Amino acid sequence: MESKTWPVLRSWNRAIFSKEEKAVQEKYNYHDIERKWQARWEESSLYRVTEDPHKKKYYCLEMFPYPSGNLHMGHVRNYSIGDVVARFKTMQGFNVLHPMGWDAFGLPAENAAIKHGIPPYKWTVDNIANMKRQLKSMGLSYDWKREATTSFPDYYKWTQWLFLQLYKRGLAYKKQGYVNWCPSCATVLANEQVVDGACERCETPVEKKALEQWYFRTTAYAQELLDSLVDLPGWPEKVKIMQENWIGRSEGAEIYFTEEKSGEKIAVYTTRPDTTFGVSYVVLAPEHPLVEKLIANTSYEKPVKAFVKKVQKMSEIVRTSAETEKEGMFIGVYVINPVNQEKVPVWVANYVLYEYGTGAVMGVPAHDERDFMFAQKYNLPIRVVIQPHPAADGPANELSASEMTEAYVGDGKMVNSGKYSGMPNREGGRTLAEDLAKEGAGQVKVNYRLRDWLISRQRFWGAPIPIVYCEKCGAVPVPDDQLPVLLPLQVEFRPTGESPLNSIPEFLHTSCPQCGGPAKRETDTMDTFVCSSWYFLRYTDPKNTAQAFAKEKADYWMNVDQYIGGVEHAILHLMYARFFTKVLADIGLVSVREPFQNLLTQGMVLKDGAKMSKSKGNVVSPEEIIEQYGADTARLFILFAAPPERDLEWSDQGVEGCFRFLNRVWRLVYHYLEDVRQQKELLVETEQLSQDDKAIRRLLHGTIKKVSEDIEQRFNFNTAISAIMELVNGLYHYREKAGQNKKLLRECMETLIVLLAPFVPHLSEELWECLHTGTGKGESVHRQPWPQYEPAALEAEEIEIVLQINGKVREHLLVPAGISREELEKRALATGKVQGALEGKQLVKVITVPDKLVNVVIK
RNA sequence: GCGGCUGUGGCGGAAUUGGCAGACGCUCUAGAUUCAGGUUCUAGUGGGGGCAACUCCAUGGAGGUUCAAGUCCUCUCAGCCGCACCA
Repeated sequence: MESKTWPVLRSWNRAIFSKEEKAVQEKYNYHDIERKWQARWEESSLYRVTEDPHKKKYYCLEMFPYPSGNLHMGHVRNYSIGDVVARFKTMQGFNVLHPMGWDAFGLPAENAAIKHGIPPYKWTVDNIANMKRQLKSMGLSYDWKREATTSFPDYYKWTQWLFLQLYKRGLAYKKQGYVNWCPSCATVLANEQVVDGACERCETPVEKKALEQWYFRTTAYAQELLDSLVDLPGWPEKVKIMQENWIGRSEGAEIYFTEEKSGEKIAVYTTRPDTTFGVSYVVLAPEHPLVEKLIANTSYEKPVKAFVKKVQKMSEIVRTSAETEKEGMFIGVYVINPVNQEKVPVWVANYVLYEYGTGAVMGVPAHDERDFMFAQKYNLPIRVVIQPHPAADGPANELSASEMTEAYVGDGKMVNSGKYSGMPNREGGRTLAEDLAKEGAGQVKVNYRLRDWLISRQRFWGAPIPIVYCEKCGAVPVPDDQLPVLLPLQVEFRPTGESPLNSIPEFLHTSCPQCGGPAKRETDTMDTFVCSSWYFLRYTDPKNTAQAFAKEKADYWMNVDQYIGGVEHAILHLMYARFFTKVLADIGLVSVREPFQNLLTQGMVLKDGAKMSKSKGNVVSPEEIIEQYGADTARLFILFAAPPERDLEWSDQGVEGCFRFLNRVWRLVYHYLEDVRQQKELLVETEQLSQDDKAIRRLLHGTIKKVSEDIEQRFNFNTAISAIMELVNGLYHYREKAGQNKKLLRECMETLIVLLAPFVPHLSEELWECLHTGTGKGESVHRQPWPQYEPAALEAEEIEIVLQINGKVREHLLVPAGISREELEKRALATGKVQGALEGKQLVKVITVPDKLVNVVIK
């Protein structure tokens, strides 16, 4: 740690701080104190930061909020945690970037416009103003000069510019596809935004629609997004597992089955090429284009079409549920299995997904649960091609198709599989896939569950996609010098389900940037997750009008050393931001390939065991709490009540307790104020200390050690705070002792206040000022170096040893520190307790742990 | 169904490396201060037994390893979260 050498500031505006002896109020008046310091910090630009090549940087970031208009307790928790980290790192001597901004595009602004006739931009800026006021009342150490707002043209200009960078590299493209449509939001949704077949925002069941939409090619980065998770040891395992599942990599093979009459090839994807000899049918997804083609002008055309229609009518929830009955229909054609030239029927069935793999699968009833059920229902043949390895002892449990009641999906020996028979299935499957590839009848294939990211939204309040459609030239990107494509400010909102941009001729009609002819603008806007995929980069250079951000600045600050936010973003935002960072790295705009080095996912704030919500009526308003107890109390409670990752149960009485503690601190410092003011120096030598003095100093330095470690290594603010409470309790007791050392008192008071500074910035700043009038050390407590503990001060002369007999605590021994194992054992055995217990018994063993415990085993 | 997390006093939680279970806070009880209430200060506050010294029981449950287990192993129960016809 470099705190000791860290130079005290240069630019502090000393005039702001009074040099006069300050009259201190006896009572802790949080209201005046908080207002006073918030104003002074702002006047003196205490929290401004700039790049400084001579200092080690630290980028502390909390997920920026959607400006709903009011801060809730989840925000308070998120930002309190981040503020402790930022302040602590600053005191440790790091150059700390701690910014804040607004994820300001999105549906609620449009809903407000429809409902109340307020223009979205107005609604948004008003909400921002209110939330900013609330944030400022919390006393957070943000550099507000770096504020970024995604819905402002100076920001979304660069969102559009980044879109075009992706477009130029083929990473943004338009395609026709079956997409998720939320009828209530009247827009399409990304896969990630569909939860249990419903819209994640409004819970309306999602419909499938065939539409032409814009996509980002996230699949091009699927493998890297998966691989580089191992480069993130500072991320919670849980989040990494969720991302891993979402990417859903699987290894297998594509195998081509040829239709006997037309020669049409059906590609199926399987992870089990070892079971290819067991295929008894092939199934196509209802949406598969070959279905229509193969049944054209046959007697099967009518019934199959009716079946397909019926399946497509099912809601997404019902259709993708594992419980839904598997249904299918033979479509009248046969294909040839390339491994054995067998003729197998082609079916269409509701359980095959068109979006995954090739949209077609081979049915192997003996070795796949779904295929087994399907085969039983429709009387399709079952053929065993894998025999389980016989158990070590018991009888051979040979499978036979007629006796099977469920599929065997385990490993084993290949049988009935031509030249592969006898091989272990894993190895045989690999060989078989390679052989098929050589013959042109298949290929080894890796598949991902991850799809490309659908980014177009049929909404108004988002960044317009900067594309123009020309009758002659087709889709043409808007040239950089014509950015941003501005959203019109005056818009009429009617709940028509169509983007209002379509009904604004001035927006819609434009000229082609290429040929100058008449052209129409793209009226879809971008998913708001696009805006939040790069905001952490904008913070490094927020005022840049020539670039999204200067590379040198991004390179100085990136990556984010500590990112803090809710676990609900484990997949969406965090995956998209990772994708963007990798793309930007490949373009050469940044040097890092991962945006967030360490991630902390905080738990929810609960009341009466449930998440706070209006419908449950258990919402506690941060504004009211701050009004009633002050921001310092609110922050302290929320940090003290639980460690950050866990859910936190709100308790009004717990808040009272924290308020009481701060009053206790206030009274303690007030009590000693005169003594401390008389004594301008800190303790240097320790020889003349009394036993009481030594004890309190040991407590003090033990607290420094504990608080430092709890913040730095574990983010366990709750135990850090409890250690400070113990110190305060100790100091109260010390007050009763006679003849206190005044230098020591100053050391205790100063250290106590500095330790409290990251948690309760206003109170500690006020007390620091009270303590330092006239000492020349009166600059902000938040510019003080973090204290170091003295190992020597921790050493006690006597140590309490636990004496156990047969593993049970029987006595405590007071012994000189550092005595030898032998001496300790000797003393333990000499005690009356042990001697008594030994009477008539035998000493079996003595376990001695120096400085800790002795366990005497007696029989 | 698969994967993950969490189970400790009346409550929130602590015990970081296998070494005194319950730190700290809330609640509650008593004493001091006070006309009184509140505030504040002091002491106590897991359960059972005992006048007491003391002692037994106790970390969702059942086993096990160990001188020693909240912590390690096996099985099991409950709650929460994520994924789920992904071939």
